[in-house]
Amino acid sequence: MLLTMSKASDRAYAQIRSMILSGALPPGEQIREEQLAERCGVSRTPVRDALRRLEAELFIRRSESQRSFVADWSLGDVEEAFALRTMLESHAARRAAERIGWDQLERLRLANAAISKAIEADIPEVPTFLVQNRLFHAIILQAAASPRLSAMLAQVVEQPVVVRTALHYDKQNLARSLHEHEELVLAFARRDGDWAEAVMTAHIRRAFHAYADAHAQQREQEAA
Amino acid sequence: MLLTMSKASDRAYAQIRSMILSGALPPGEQIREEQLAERCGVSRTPVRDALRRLEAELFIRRSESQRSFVADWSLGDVEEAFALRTMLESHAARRAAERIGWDQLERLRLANAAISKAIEADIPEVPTFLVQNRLFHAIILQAAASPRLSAMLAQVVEQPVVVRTALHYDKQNLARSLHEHEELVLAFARRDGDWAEAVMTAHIRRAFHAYADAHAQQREQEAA
DNA sequence: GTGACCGTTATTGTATACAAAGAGAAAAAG
DNA sequence: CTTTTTCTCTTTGTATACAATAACGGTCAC
Repeated sequence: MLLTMSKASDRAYAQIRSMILSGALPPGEQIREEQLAERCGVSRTPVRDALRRLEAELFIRRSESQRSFVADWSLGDVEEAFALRTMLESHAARRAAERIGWDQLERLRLANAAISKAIEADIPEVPTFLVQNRLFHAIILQAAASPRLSAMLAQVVEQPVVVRTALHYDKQNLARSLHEHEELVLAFARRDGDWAEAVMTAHIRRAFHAYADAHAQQREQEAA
Repeated sequence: MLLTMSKASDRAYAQIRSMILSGALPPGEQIREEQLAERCGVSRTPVRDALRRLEAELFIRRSESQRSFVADWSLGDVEEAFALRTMLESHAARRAAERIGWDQLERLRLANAAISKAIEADIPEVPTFLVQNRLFHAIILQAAASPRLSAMLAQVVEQPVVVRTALHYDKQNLARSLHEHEELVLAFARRDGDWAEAVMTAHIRRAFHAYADAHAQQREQEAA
């Protein structure tokens, strides 16, 4: 990640992305290039550039007549994304097990220690959990040493709907997630690709069902 | 696929892409926006748009200083791409087996019949083979009904180096490819996801080794 | 009142001019 | 002769003006 953000298109990209993640631009909302250009303090040219990237990452969809809208993911869409993520991330875990170095293993352990501390507080520190969780998966991806795999996974994680749901994880889910992370580290230390792949598959599938449960619960509340 | 190609950026995209595939823009060549704008008969704006797309599809890479070059894939890069393609396309085959309809099955059989005819000519009609082969895989992808999976696979197939190698397939490889296609149709007809996935994995892996052999052979000839 | 047609307006697509940033060449210092 | 520095020129980034196109709303015929 660049620290400078020198280019206007980069700034526009970051700003629009965070507007979508935060909900300032809600799902389904039409996007007007000129309006965003104003809000970002740049001209339409870099905004268009940013929109192309966000479209490739599925944050934005375009109608047949080229108008842009904030993506509105159905449950089916999320399920499809999780299926792909399961496949890709399990593959990454296998590759990582075959390639990981001692320094990377140590960094995984550190991330897990931070997660453990965040969970065991009286009020779990969910933002810390999210940051360290992201770091944990990023290290694995790095160890997998496949730039294309990384690029693909980026398309399939961190959609707004998923991020918002993670905020409502209960303590049990947080603890299970940590346990799976620790088992992954064991598998990596033994360089057991089969083991790592299987644990990662279970890890992502559990996360999916946690999402689906939260989603269903939310639906019930809306109905009441 | 749009027939009109109404927009200038679409025309630019198609033209530049075919220049790369045909070798008119060779690997490693630096790309100048203005020069391409001239050759495509449009301004730089749509060319830049097209370059962004081609960059996302890994036809083009950008240096740290934002200059664009035609991607030059190493053997390792190609191997990585084949590994991802194996995983993605096998997954697609499983999903297709669970969802495919009779009309799609029939279209698969038609494609195979065309391939069979193309192969059995005294001089195999390789272009016909390539067209029908692409169609066969496209139908499977359609049956898999996962737009994101389709988008990801697009990033990983049809790189210039692979396409050029396919032109040198020998008769034995062509025949084996057809045989695997026919076995896939059998698996689909029985709706056997495991079978379809396994055959597809074998299909792609064989293709990879055919590529690797051709590559090694070419290296030998260059050395001599 | 309903539906089709047409003009207005909002929005995106393209061209062009200019600004900024880098690479390469030429010149100067060691 | 090598290395460093500066300058120029190529190339990309951004702003703006204008063209094209699609959505919206109103009018007219029935």
